[in-house]
Amino acid sequence: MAPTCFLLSVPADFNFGECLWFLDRGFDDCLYQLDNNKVTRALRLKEGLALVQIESGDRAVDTMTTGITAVVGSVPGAGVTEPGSQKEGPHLKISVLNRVLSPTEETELRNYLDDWFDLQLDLNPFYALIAQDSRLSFMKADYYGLRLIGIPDLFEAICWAIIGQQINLTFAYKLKRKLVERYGTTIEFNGNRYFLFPDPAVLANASLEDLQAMQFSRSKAGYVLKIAEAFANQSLSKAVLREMPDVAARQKALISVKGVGIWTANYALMKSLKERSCIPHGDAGLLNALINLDIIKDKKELSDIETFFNGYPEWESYLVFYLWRTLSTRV
DNA sequence: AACCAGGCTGCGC
DNA sequence: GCGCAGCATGGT
Repeated sequence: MAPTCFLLSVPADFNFGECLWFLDRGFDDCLYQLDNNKVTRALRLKEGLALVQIESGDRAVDTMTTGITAVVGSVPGAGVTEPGSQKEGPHLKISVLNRVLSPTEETELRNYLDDWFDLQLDLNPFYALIAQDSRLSFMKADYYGLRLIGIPDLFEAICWAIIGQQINLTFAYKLKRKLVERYGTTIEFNGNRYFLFPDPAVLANASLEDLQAMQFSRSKAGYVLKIAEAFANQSLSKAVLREMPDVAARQKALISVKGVGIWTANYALMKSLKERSCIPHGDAGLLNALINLDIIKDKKELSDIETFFNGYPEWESYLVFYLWRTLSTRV
C-alpha cells in the first residue's frame, strides 16, 4: 500500500474511463503513464516531488461501505483520510507512491487533480445545449462524463502549444519528449523514470542550437526560449494573467509575446486557466471536426463558425474539446 | 510524391 | 487592416 492514499470525490457526471481514454488516445505523452486503468505521473508539490497514481475509487468505496474498511481506511503508515468521511457518490483513489504527504500537500494535490480533470463543473447545461443540435447530440451518449483535461502548468501549456504549431501531433509529441527527457526533472521509482516538464529557468539556459538539434525549427526554438525567460524572470505567470481584468486582456498579453498567436493564446487559456469561451481559431483539428460533422463545408467559412459557436456561450472551450474528441475513434 | 499538420511572422498592398 | 508567401520538418 502506498505511503499516502486517499479518496477524491468526483461529480456524478464524471467518467474516469472517458478521461482515461482521452489520455490514451494513441499519442506518446511523456508526462504520464497509463497502465491497467491507472494513470501515474510525477508532480512537484510544496515539499518536493511526488509520484501520484490515480485510479477509479469505486471498488475501494464499495469495500468500505460493506464494512471491510481496511482497503483504504486503515493503512499503516498514516496520511490517510478517515474512512467513511465521504462514502457518498463516486470517487477516485489517489495514491502517492514515493512518500508521505503533509496535510498541506494533500490539499495541494487535491486542487491539482480538480484542475487537471476539471472536477468543479456541472456538465448538465452543456449536455442540454448540445442535445438541441442533431449534429452534436451523439456526444452526450458517446462521451458522457468526459472532462476538459487541462494542463495546469501554464508554462507547459504554452510551450506545448508552440511545439504543436503547424506540425502533426505524432511529431509534436516526439519533440516534447526530447525536450522533457533532456531538460526535465526526473524521479525514479521501482526502476521506472517519471518526468516533469522542464523548469523555466533550466530551459532558459538551453541554446537555440540545442533545440534545433532536437528538430525544433529555428523560430520555434526561439519562441520556446523566450517564453522560458519570461517565466523564469516572473514577467509571465499564471498569477500575472489571473490578475488581469478579463479574457481580452489575457489574450492581448499572451499575443504580445513573439510566437504566440490567437491559436496559441486561446489554447493555453482554455487548457490552463479554464477560460470557458476560448476558441483556438484556425485549429486544423477543429476545422476538420466541423467538416466531418457537416457543420461547415469549407475551412474558410469563418462567419459560419462564429455563428455556430454563438449558440454555446460559456461552453465554447468544452465544445472545442469535445470536437477534438471526435477526431479519435475507439478501436 | 504530394499534401497535410491542434500556426506565426513579415511583407506588400 | 487584409491576404498571402515562406517557414521547417515529419507523417500519411
